[in-house]
Amino acid sequence: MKQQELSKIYSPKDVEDKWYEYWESHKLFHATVNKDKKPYTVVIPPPNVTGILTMGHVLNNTIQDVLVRWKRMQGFETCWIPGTDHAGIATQNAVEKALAKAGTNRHELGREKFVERVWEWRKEYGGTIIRQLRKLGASCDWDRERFTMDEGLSEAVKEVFVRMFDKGLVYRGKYIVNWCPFHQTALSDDEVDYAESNGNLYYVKYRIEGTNESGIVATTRPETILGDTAVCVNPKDERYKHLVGRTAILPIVGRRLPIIADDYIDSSFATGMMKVTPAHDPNDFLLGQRHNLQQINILDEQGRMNEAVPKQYEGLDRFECRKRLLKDLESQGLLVKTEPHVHNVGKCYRCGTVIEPYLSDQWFVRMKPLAKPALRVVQNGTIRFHPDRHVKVYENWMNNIRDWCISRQIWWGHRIPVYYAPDGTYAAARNEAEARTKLKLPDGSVLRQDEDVLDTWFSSWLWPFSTLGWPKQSEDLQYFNPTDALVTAPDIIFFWVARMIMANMEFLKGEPGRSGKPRTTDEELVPFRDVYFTSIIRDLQGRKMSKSLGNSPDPLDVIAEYGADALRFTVAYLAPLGQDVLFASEKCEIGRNFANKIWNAGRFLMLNRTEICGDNQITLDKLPTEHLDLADRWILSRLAGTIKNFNDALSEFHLNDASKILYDFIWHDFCDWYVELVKTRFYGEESAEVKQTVVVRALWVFDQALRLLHPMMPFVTEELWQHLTDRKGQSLVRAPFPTGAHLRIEPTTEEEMTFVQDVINAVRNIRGENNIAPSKDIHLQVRAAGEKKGGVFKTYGKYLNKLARVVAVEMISAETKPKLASSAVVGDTEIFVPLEGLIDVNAERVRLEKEISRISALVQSIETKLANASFVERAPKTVVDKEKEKLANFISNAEKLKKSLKHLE
RNA sequence: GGGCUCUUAGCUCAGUUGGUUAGAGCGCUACCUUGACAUGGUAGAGGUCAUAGGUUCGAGUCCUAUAGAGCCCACCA
Repeated sequence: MKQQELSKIYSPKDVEDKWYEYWESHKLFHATVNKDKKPYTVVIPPPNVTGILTMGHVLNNTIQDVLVRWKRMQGFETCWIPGTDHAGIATQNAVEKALAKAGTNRHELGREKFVERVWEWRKEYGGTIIRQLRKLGASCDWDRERFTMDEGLSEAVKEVFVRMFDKGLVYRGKYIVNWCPFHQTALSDDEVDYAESNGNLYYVKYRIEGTNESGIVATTRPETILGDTAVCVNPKDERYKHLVGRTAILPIVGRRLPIIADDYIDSSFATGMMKVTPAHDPNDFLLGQRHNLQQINILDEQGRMNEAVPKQYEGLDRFECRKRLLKDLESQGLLVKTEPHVHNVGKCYRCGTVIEPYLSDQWFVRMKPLAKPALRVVQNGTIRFHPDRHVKVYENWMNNIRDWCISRQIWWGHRIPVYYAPDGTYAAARNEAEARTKLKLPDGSVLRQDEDVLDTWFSSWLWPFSTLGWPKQSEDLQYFNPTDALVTAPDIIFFWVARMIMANMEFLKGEPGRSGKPRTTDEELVPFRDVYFTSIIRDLQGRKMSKSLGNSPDPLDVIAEYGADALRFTVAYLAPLGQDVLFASEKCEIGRNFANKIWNAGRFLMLNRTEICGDNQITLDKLPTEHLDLADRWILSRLAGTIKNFNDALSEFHLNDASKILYDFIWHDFCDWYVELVKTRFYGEESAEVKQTVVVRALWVFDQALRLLHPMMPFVTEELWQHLTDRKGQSLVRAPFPTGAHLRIEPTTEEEMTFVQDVINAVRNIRGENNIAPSKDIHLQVRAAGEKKGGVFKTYGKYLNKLARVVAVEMISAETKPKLASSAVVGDTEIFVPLEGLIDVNAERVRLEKEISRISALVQSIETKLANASFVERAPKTVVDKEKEKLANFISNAEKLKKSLKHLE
């Protein structure tokens, strides 16, 4: 308990880094298997290794840290595993950009060198975000930091791929994928951005063989005509029934196209006749499969027309070809009309190039078998979503799940562990030797590994167990998995959350669980129990935070200006479960001011501690229960309620409620009332012994408040907590969280205190409304309804003195006429502030009239209600009784006020 | 096109299963530097809870429709 001057204004800069270093160097965040304790595990949603901290991360990681610190203080063996994602395309892009600047490119370097370069890049620039998380105060177990390209995680990826391949859950197939001609890779559906675009709908005439008729089809992408292999109509369409089974002739090319019928066709769209291009449109592809149509690929990997098209178009860029083809169609009179058409065009989320549906060889995961159990555990509540409305979205997706295209034509990532023999046969294997065995090839024979790498999510979906050492068996894996809470953004519910559920359930089947026995039940197999979907952070105009809009404050700047605690608290305070948050850095004033308030409350208590106790050591181990007065009993009751409400709110993941509960308790109950009332004793006539008890008790309550607040505001609470008394090397990080075990919520105490507060408020109101200077002493006349109420004024007159500057209280009987006064009614007690030149009689009359009319309106509304026979009959008796009681009170109060008004004359 | 969410004070938002006089922060007005804090204190003004119906003794809360804002999924030639 070193005595030092604390500055009037809390300065986060001076304490935050200091404490973070202390916590980290003392390994306070480190978790180890401890069978005597219950584990509480959280895996971080691994941010892109290229990433820097955004407000989204701040929200996400603040929530995780609040939960983790709370559980840690509650005595759980708490493990928060941090790490980063190798982010295939994003990272490769970053490095390619750097190469371009240096005047070279990856093709010049070659694959091996390029990948080396990426590793170098990662060493130098990657993981910034991980360092930034420390600034925020995140209590991750840094000894467990992982990267999705780590050796261990790569093992997991290979193991999973090989197992799935051998089980038939991974297959290779031709498929329509979203192809980015710029990156020359397939993109998952989620990597394509769709935007409305003004295009044209072109109507083209196809001659029908053996008739004089022709059909007209409409298309937005005329160049795909060159890949048409059928024409399709709806079987119910009377206009075209006679054509089904005949043959159309493809313009320009002259290919013979069967005319087929399928329900997929919407007769009301355009002409109701559609051209079918199985190799270049996903729907046509499916149609093609149903009708056994030929697939003709007309593009190369860069989006140019290939050798499958007539010579004059070969080698043209797809858009160039479109122009030429339209011209040619027009000159042959086959372009019937062109009309403007707004449609959605998909673009590469990285480079903005228009994606091309493209037929290519890709690897896929069969999702249906994996989806079944994953759907079940969410429906049966083994995994709970917060807010739970996401369950519906999840169900819908899982019920309509499609196979997952996992191959990517880039170099940075986990290379697909498939090996090809010279004869083209192939097998998935953990290494070449295994591949040779599987392919029955001699040792040392030449193998070719698949060129593609896996989708980034193929490593992310293993995160809850790959980070714990799987496929190796370990105590860590047994103990820390299943994890507890997952905190993530709702937009990755499908590509991450759902897949983690599938992976954990599939690959941990039979692995030893917490009991040591093989896992079989849903409870043992899920990757986590609760999923918290965070809000989306927007700017004050409601726009998404984005780099291009420049509306995203840099969290580090915000921390520098307001402090990490302020940012954390503000974000928690503003983020209701499941709603978007409008944020601007000025909002952090809420948190900054709060931190400052707490700081000064602490300063005040410590000043008095020194004043009262001198240099004597005090201990806060135990609540002193001697010399309790109303304020003491009240604050302890309020503390008990606060602990309960806070724990309840956090258990439900209502961080905004939890933060408000603490804000109200600390600012309003503790600072506004308790600290003020405790002054009557610090500065009063009490003995030194009593004062000592009182100050220690106040410090004890404050200590409890700091513990409660620590998960939200770790830095300022630790700093203050250390100052309160000698902690002997202990940190608040692992101090027990308040349980309220020896505290009780006492309704009568709270009622009594509320009465005192109401009286003080009423006097203050009279002061305010009548412009009575705060320095002016007030004499009060009180007409109390009962002796008990009257007693309060005697016992706690000092409260009135301190908080409303009431220097004298005179009790008067019902018969006694009060002096000419400004009056108010509190409950059933009347208080009078004699005028004596203080008060403007007219102003007082207005004030009373206003109050009387307000209460009369209430009286009226209740009378109407009670006059309604069906209300009295059908409403519960308690409700009716309550209304009656209210009515009696209002009437009595109105009477009293009316009397006072009359008295003014 | 399918699904979901939101609309409460000038601004940003709370408001649990329908039942006190609808709350908070910021902003605004007035007063106050009173022995922690002006990043403070005290008081005050400000709301027919988007609109229209309905259920109910009773609706900010439940149902339907409408208007506006937004999100997710699909991506129709």
